[in-house]
Amino acid sequence: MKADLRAHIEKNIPLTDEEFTFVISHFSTKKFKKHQFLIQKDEPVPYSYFIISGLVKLVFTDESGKEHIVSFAMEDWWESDFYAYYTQTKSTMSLECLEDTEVLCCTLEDYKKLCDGLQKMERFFLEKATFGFLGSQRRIISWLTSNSKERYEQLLKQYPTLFQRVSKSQIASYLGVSRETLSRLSS
Amino acid sequence: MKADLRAHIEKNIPLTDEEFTFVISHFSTKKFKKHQFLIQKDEPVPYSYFIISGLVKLVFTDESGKEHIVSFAMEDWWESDFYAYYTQTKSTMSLECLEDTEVLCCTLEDYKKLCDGLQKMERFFLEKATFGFLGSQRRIISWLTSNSKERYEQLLKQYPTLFQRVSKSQIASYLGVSRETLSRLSS
DNA sequence: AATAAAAAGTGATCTACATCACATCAGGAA
DNA sequence: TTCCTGATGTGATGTAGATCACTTTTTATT
Repeated sequence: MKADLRAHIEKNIPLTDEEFTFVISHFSTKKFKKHQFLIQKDEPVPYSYFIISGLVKLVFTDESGKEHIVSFAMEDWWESDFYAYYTQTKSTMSLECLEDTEVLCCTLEDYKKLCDGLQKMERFFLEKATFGFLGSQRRIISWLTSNSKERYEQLLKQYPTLFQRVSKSQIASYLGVSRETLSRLSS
Repeated sequence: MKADLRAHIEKNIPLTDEEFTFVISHFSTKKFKKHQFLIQKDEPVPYSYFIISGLVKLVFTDESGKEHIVSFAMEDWWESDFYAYYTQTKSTMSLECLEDTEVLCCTLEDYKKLCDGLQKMERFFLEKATFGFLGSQRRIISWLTSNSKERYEQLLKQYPTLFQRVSKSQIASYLGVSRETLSRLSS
């Protein structure tokens, strides 16, 4: 379980045992059941999360109360309301488990200590942030260039396993399409 | 002009003269006229660009030949086809001047040397990447939650000066709306 | 100043998708 | 088993926004 984080980091950057001991000392472990919240809207965001197992959704709720799924995150992903986390403000979104989920938690203070104490980790986070940005940009391009059916097919191709783990309503919410339209698309 | 870069970095992280001399040695200067291309689709992407003055658009052209503006970038911004840049592959987009533009250019090799040679710069790029990601996420949320008119008003509020510098067709392309619809919205 | 070219506005029509309403089906709890 | 809740499918209808066609205005170019 802590080994998962090591394997994850070492996909990019090799670490010595000593370095990894330093890294892991900045994380705590938490477990959540399906339907529990890691982050609640309007509450502070004490942690960013590395997901060891399970699946969560980051949700923005608009004024009318409608939920919009900003992202899903599963094993081997990082998630949080990063804006609220970095700026230490209250969350504008919620982060909720769609499955029982185990995470490693990192406070902003520990995040900074990690970056200061081990340049490799700063490099690692830079790569994560860069490719996170590129993933979002890709999604924007998908919006600009494609209709609902095409976006659905792109998502299916990119994350086929997601479709066995979340309901179609959730997929619809992520794609920005009504669940009825999605139902008609996939038939 | 090189001082612009220093001021830009020092908004986040102070530098000594010596450090800045090191930083600036990794950049070259280029000037482009309106309508010239910094990056052409299907060509390699040798540089990322820091914009000293002027305005550029990052454009994705779909199969039907329709142009979609992925982003605008003006003074004090960084821009490139970052995916192609980091992976050293051919560009899928083009980067074109909407005004006469002056930039500082950084190769991937120099970018890496900068990060290796001065931890402050790695920190700086990490902050840029993080807030770039957050900006994209914000735009996705805007798509998920708002109609054309609302997205138009949000953009107007966020970047009022942009509207004096680019045509409404360009704004429409960025918002993912037809120029006719945009014209009707703003009246 | 004359001409060309790009930008912007506007009507008419079409269509992708939302919304509403209801039926069906599967899984969990008493 | 029975009841309940959430997920899914599907028809009928409404609407935001696309597309097409044309005009007017603004901006460049000679």
